[in-house]
Amino acid sequence: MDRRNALKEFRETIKSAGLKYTPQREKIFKVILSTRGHFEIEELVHKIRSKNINVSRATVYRTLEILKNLGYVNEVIKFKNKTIYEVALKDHHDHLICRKCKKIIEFHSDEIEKLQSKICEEYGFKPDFHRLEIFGLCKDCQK
Amino acid sequence: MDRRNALKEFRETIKSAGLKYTPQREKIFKVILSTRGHFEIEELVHKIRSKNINVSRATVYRTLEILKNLGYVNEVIKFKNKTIYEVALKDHHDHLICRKCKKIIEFHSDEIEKLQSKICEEYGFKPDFHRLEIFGLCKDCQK
DNA sequence: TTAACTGCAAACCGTTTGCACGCAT
DNA sequence: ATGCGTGCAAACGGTTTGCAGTTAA
Repeated sequence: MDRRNALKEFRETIKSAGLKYTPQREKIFKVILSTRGHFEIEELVHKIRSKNINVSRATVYRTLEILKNLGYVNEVIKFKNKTIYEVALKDHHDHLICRKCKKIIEFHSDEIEKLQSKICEEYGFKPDFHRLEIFGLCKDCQK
Repeated sequence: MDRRNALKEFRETIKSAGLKYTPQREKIFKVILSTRGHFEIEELVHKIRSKNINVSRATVYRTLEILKNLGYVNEVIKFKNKTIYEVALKDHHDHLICRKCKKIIEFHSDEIEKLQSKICEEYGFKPDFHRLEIFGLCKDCQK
């Protein structure tokens, strides 16, 4: 999906959720769209500030909550008491997290996904999201 | 491993890590041993208080950090900005987390573990811990 | 003896919230 | 017009930390 369509679709979604489409929400969404990979809220706030866009920290927090509920972003992990998010436009994937350099490597395994579905079935559990994090040392940091 | 041996082993481990074996650490460890499943630090503090044992909150935090590093407990998840731990004496397992009733169901899949090892190998990643959380609705909460 | 540990209270810091004003609808 | 959204600043709450006194080794 290209940027223009993503924006349009976002606008529709926001409105059909009974929410208002405000300049702030658009600005935040745009900045997130231009983000590759993972981000923290504070990072987002700075990025927005550096573009001379004025959106308060509180609004960023509130908007991220909405974006999460609408499925535009995922909470990846809480690390050092900070929440790390990711754009949810890409296909689902999981994470290898290096304890030393803090790098987050993405991977995907259909086989694992299938096994998870099987397990949920066994427990009569209806999943809506999952996350698999493997902690350790990445290739570079083992040296 | 029974309680007595666990305690003795804990004492050894603490000492061989160059740390002191203090009454506070022993008390905290005992309370954790008597805990089934998951717990939060605040819960731990209250549990300790109710036994007329005097250990400060700060010491509980500091000790939990040590226990985590020694592998006695795992950080399961940060939920609502609170850290939830679990005793790590049991075999490794993963979690189904119900969004509604907050119940945490444990499961284990050798197949998934194997696939994870395979993936780590592919990336030259050296894992030391992982966690897989599946969020959704448990059997009871789907009604 | 002395370096590690503890308790206390204050500091920290990410996040949430109350309120008055503003603006999308 | 009206009620949702915003900015501000204060409050919150889990966690961390500096320090003076205590204790295991």
